[in-house]
Amino acid sequence: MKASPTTLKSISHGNKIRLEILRVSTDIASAEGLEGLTIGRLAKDAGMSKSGLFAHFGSKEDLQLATLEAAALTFAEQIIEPTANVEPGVKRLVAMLEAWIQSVEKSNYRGGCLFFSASAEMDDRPGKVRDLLAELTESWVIALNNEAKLAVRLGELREDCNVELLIFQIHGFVQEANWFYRLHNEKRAFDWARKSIDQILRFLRTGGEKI
Amino acid sequence: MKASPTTLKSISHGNKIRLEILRVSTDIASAEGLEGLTIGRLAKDAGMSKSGLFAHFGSKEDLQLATLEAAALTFAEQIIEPTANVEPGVKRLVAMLEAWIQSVEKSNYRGGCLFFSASAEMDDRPGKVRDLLAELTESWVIALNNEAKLAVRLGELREDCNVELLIFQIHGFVQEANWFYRLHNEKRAFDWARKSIDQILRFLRTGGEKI
DNA sequence: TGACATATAGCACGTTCGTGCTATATAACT
DNA sequence: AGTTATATAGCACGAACGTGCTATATGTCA
Repeated sequence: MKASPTTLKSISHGNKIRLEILRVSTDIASAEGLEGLTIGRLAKDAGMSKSGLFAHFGSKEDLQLATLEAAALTFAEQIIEPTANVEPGVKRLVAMLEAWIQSVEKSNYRGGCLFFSASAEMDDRPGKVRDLLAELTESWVIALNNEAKLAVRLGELREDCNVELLIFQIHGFVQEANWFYRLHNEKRAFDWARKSIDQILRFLRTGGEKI
Repeated sequence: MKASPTTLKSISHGNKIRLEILRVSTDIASAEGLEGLTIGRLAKDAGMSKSGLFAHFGSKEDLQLATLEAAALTFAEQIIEPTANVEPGVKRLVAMLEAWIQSVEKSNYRGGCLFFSASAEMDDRPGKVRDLLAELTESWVIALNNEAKLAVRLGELREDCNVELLIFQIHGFVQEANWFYRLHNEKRAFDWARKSIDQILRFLRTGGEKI
């Protein structure tokens, strides 16, 4: 979640207008993609002139980077922070996942999870945007991994638990739920994800039978 | 997998040039997306003039539809047909999944699975393209469901097996592997997907312990 | 109050987008 | 051989793209 100096500084010194622009841009980008997020469209939605808005960012690439960082900030506020003081281990892992699922289910943005759509869009376009996106999403995967490892150390999950595989599966369930819901309007997908997570964790809890 | 009359007719009456164009367009679209697939870029890659190429399709939307259909044709040839005469039930289900995984792993297209990237791109853009994409991907999900149901009927999977949930999980594993590989260059992701599928199927096989 | 920094708008640029219209090759058929 | 259908190219259009340059408001501080 390390941010480039420029945008982070600009965000933190209380530039309310910039924040408002980014609120709009995350919304557009979630639906139209980071490339579909055009300056003209964003200016209209934000009620500004193209050049007036553009002055806040030196380039489209900077706008995309700032948009990703804004989304990461929201993600941290809504998902990471609220679960920081939950009891460590499986309890907190489940809380993190449930918060994540709910954020996708309630979809703060018009187009659902921005990181999901941006991933498919940018994974073949080398550059700073792709790099930042990879960094942000990886940090979430790592956070989940760390919590699962902690659960193993606490004796809540089995010693022989393949943590990386577990997080791969669980992470996949949530992304699949987003895909199913967004493309096929399948609202049950979120409960499928919940059930799947529950199923897998029950297996790996200490005291269960070996797989 | 029903195709629009126009494009299907054009494909089937042996228009080799059109097929060659679509081979290029699927490649571009897999990497740049269906919107990033521009007429000019496609013309250059195909060694034609913009207008000369455009004459084969009445509109960009038609080009996108034809590109999706071409990808679906390849999908059918490489994944569905070769597994059609595998022994029905779990064996064939696994064969379908393995063929699918390999097609993503070896990635015929430069940008990986076209349906995956197109899903994230189009899920918020109502229209014919989105509709066709939803139809094509759904038909694959249905095919997997049917094979799993058959496995239950054959007594290979447990009676109380929640087939819809099972396919949700398995389908998610493969999509997650594509995501992991494409964005994070994580080649182990495909083995994770294989291992996950194997794990889940072993559980649901008759004779195992109840979950 | 005057100097100065900042935010916004106006305008224009070169490029590329999708998409028409028209002319010319090439192939097929009578 | 002459007509006709098809494929391709040339060209131009209006619009939107990202991005500069310049002028004007709107503060902030001396």
